[in-house]
This record gives sequence, structure tokens and C-alpha cells, in this order.
Amino acid sequence: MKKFVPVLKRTKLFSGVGDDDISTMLSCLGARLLTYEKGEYVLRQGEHLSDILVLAEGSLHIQRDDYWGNRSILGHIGVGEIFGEAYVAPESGTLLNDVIAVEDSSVFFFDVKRVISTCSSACRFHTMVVQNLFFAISEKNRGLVQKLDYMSRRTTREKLLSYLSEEAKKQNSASITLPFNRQQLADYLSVDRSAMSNELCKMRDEGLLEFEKNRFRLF
Amino acid sequence: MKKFVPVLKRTKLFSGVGDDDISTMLSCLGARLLTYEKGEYVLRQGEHLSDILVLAEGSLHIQRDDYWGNRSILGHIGVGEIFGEAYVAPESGTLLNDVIAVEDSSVFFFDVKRVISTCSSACRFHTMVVQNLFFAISEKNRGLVQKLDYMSRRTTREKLLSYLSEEAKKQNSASITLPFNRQQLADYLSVDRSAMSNELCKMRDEGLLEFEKNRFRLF
DNA sequence: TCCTTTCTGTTGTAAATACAACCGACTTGT
DNA sequence: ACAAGTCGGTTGTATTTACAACAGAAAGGA
Repeated sequence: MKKFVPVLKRTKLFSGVGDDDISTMLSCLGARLLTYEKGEYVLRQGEHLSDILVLAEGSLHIQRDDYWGNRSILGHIGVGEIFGEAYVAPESGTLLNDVIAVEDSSVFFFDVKRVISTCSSACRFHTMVVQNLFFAISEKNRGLVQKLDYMSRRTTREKLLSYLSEEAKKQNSASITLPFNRQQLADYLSVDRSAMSNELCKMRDEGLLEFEKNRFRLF
Repeated sequence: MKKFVPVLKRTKLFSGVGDDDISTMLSCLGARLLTYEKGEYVLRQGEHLSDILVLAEGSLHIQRDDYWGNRSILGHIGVGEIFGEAYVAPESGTLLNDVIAVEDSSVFFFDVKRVISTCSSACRFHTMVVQNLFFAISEKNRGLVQKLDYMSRRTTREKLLSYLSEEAKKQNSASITLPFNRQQLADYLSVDRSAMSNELCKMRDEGLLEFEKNRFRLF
């Protein structure tokens, strides 16, 4: 568990907390570290959740399959990101989405009650962690608003362009790597894969962008 | 300002705080109360925000107009609801949406710095308010996920049904009142108004629902 | 290496949507 | 009461999308 302290140190949750203090907090917060193989479910839709999770290594997708097998991908979780925070509130109800490992992954579980409430021992950082938690979920909130912005576009092309250009802004480069293959990108943008593939090629022919696998370059 | 204490008492932000303590906190938090006429902007896209807002009376829409005048409605804010919380984080950047009064409204402004940090006076409730804030934004987060679920549907009918049935669940009744007229509902679901109107009538003819103005009944 | 599976692009067709234009009912303000 | 504006429904057409089916390339396993 200790080996992930450098990872945790750079997360939003432990921002401003030193290495030693993180080590202390790991036991103070009753942290557990679980591992998942590619394809395994980390969380399932309908479950109750009382932990805040942090991805220590690997990569996850938040997604949802309906009755008919149509998949919708809500988002991607990279190393150091927090997830599950939205479902630990007392009145939150059960999870609306699955979380699945897209590669072998390790996940920290922190009991929210121990994160939020001041403990008896000498953890000076609870206040800061609660604030961090607030800022982290507030960031996630803005990300969701951003995604709603992509999804509110009427055409596949507009969805692609708004997503790709936002991603370019985030990655601070015109060359970007997406955490999705074509099918996943289509599920993320809620469009048909073949139509999207078609549209991507048209855009390439028009000189708007280039791509190879999941690497894209915008012009 | 005092007259709104009963309203504030029932908000998520002040949940668990007594009347007297709310009165005390109003000054302690440096609360300001501003009023807006129907159609006035409360917040504008691109602005910086350092306050957390609570709607004391009236009704607001969170929306966004693009270059070409296409409007997208992100959500509706009713009395007692918190808003702006997602944009008060240090690294949050500017607002992505406008907030506009759809009827004459009054809004409380609370400086986030005074909400989050412990004050010197005897406010025993800061910890609780920060927790409340966390839960409130976490609830808003779930609402955004819910909206993404509507928006991920491919057809206008599916969008309508998922939205209306979710609203029926929230309002705990098959008869629901929407905070939108037809154009606003279309902007909320990101579909064409006339196509949506058409679809609604088809659904009515098929016996799926009834409606009159902004009141709907599901069968 | 060979076989299987996955991934991506291509095409054609049916279905759904956007867009524009129009109409009548209803509101609002003067 | 009148005029102007708003609102919701209807229709037709052009555009866009979903869906299904297929094929070649790439990746992975035996």
C-alpha cells in the first residue's frame, strides 16, 4: 500500500498533505487496496456505496448498459482520480452506473464516515481533506457540465469537434490521445459507431484533423 | 433578509442548523440578498464567481446560448436550491453557463471563503455547513448524471420518456408539473421543438400520457 | 504459423430529426 | 377593444442518423 503514497500525494484528495501524513492517514482512514483484472467490475449499478475511491493504477470506465445491451459510457477514470464521491451521501440512493476496469487496476477504498468526521487521533488534515473532497467533486461537476455540452450538440460532427477540441485544451496540445477506441468513443458521445467512423473520415478528408488509432491531431 | 430564515432553514446548505443560528450566520457569512426581475441575468457565462448562491424566492434557469442563438438549458433552480457551488473552487475557471431569472427572484450570496474557513466568532456550524455543501454538490452531481442519461437516448421519444418518468419519480406522482414550456423543454432535452411537439402528440394518441400546458400525466 | 477475435472503415436503406413556414389560440399591454 | 407578441401544434422537405451487413487489417492465442 505504501508504494502508492507518491501517487496519492498527487491526487486532489490529498493535495497539500505530506508523505508522512498520508502514511498515517492511510491507517487512520482505514484504507483498503483492492485489485481488479481487466474487464472486472469495480462497482455495479444498483449497489450501495459508503466508500470514496481513488484509482492507484490502471484505468477505469464509468458506464451503463440498458436492457437491450446498448452501452453508454459516462467517463474515464485515470490514475489518481477520485470516484464514487457522489454516492456516499446519506440520501444518495444506489449507484446509477457500473465502473469497470479497462486494464488491470488497483483501487483505494476510504470509508467516507472516517474521511468526513474528525477522528480522535492526531490527524490534522481532516478539514483539509473535506475541503479537497468538495473541490474534487466540484471539478467533477464541471466535467459533467462539459460533457452535457458535447451531448447537447445535434450532429455527430459537432459532438466530435466539441469533445476533441475540449480534450485538446485539457491536454494542452493539438495532438491528443483518447482513452477510448472507436466503439467506446461512440458510446461516450452516444452516437452510432459506423456513422461516427464515417464522419471522422470525412473530417479527415476535409483537413480538419488526422488520426491513427486513438491518437488525434486537430488542425 | 430575516424573513427568509424559514426558507434557508429548509435548504440543504443549512440543514440541521436552527433558526437563531441561521440568523447569526447570515452576518457571520457576510450574506447579501439581491433581487432580479424576470428575464434578468443573475450570472453570466465567462464571469468569475466566489460566492455560493441560494435562491430565496422565484425561479431560475441555467442555460447557454451559442453564437448562432441556439439555446441549451442545463437545468432549473427552485426555491431553496443552491447553485454556483461548482465554480467557487480555486482552479475552477469561469462560469460555463448563464443563470437567468424566469420570474422575479431573490438570491442569497455567501462568500465561499467565509463559508469554508472557520471564523473567529462562535459559529459552531461551519463544519456542518461544509459537509452540507459536499452533500449538496454531490446531489447536484447525481442530477447531472441523470440528465446525461436522458441525453444519451437516441430518439426524442426516449428522451421524453426517461425525463418524464424520472420527474414522476422525483415528484412522487404520475401527475407532474414541469418548470418548462415547450420551447424550454426542447432546449432542455436538446431536441427540436416542433419534432418534440409532434412526438408528444403521438404519445398522447397512443395513450402513453396526457398533458395540458406544462402539466403532464403518465399512464 | 495458423486460426480466431477484435477493430475500423464502407456502403445502402429505413427511420428519425432538424428546419422552415404557417396557423389558430391565448396573453399582454395600451 | 385592439394590436402585438407568445405559445403550441401541424406539415413538408432536406438532412442526418441508426442499423445491419460486410470486408480488410491488426492483434492475440494456441
